[in-house]
Amino acid sequence: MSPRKPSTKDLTKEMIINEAHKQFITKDFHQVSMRSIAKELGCSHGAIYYHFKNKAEIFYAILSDYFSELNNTLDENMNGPEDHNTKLLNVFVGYMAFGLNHQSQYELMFIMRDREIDGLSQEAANVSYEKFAQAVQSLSMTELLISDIHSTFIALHGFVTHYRHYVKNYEEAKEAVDIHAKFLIKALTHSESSSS
Amino acid sequence: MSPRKPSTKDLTKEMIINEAHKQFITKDFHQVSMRSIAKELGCSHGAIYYHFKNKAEIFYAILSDYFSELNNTLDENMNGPEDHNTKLLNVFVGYMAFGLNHQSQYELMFIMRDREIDGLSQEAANVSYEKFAQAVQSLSMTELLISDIHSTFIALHGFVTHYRHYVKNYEEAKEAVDIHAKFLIKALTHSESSSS
DNA sequence: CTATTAATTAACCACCGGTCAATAAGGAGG
DNA sequence: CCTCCTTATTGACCGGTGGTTAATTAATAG
Repeated sequence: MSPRKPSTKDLTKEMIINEAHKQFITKDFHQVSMRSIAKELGCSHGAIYYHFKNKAEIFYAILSDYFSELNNTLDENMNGPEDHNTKLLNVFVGYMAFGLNHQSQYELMFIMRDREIDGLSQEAANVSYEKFAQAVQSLSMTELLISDIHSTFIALHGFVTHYRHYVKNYEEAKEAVDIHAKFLIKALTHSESSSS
Repeated sequence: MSPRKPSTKDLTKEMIINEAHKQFITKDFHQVSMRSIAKELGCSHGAIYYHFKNKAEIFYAILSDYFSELNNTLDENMNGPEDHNTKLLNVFVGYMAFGLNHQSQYELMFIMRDREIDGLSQEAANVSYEKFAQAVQSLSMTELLISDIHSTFIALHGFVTHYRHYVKNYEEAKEAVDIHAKFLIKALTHSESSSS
């Protein structure tokens, strides 16, 4: 029933994902090719197709870990001992820091609209947004408009998509991140004064 | 000195740009290939390289028109008869409408970080931002923080990069655009209450 | 008519994602 | 030991991409 156990582990899914992940940190999606992965792994690129049905499947496996990381970061900020306002700031800063520290990944998670990878990450992105929206509302003193929370998220997303052109990681944009986060908190705080 | 005048106009820069532009409206940068342009033009793809040194040069020629259009839209909104607040709203809405109505182009102008096209559009993007920032300041009742204007621009940019996944043009996101614009105006208006 | 020059072609390069028949390798059962 | 069967792997192949360039065509100026 089971001839040839995978004891020798010639080539495993894990190895492929690890190599793809390694390259994905410094290169973007299109720059990491099946051939470059195979070359580094010392196998033919055809072999990879035995373990994964296509390139998108490899990258989605990687992305799901990053979605988890993003969600975990949010949870950690929420479970901290700080007061609500500080937490809110941390949530905003945390989101932008994540995007700037994992630029290639963020691109695939939220920016790229390649029909290949899409649909897969679409759902995960929605889940992450829902967590974000709930967190923001629970940290706010007053009842917020859903649209204001949404606008805030969009503003954070905009920061990441903009600054990725100019900085390599969060550290390099630290001050700007802080300023943007405080701008958004200010906007949300004065949100109550909206009509109807 | 000038044998073979381009009287017969076998293949002109204009024809190439027009065809590339035509395809660029419905397809994105990577989907429009030198071969697809040549095919539609009835020539070999090599012929195009006589008129343009590479693909990026063609697309930059197209993009510069769109940068002009974006700048003109801003000017028109500024020169209108409305009051300052309405103008400010129009500037915000105008920016988002431009991005949503020219998604392929906006992607190349502000989102993509392909080393090919970049650098070229970088400068034009900066110029457009400067115009935007000055417009916003001049329409504001009070002295705004540069950082607040920047945050506002980033939030507009975020809106476009987000909604392009869900919507084909401005019309389909009209309400959301309006809501986002008003959120940002509210944020800017209450800006004065910031410390230091 | 010839020299010059603009324009074009088509073959080439090095990549890409993806497919697939052939093959190697390792037990399981006789 | 030697089949048989399954898994895993190879490498050639397909059609596609952007880009380059030697050779060629065609038109015009002298």
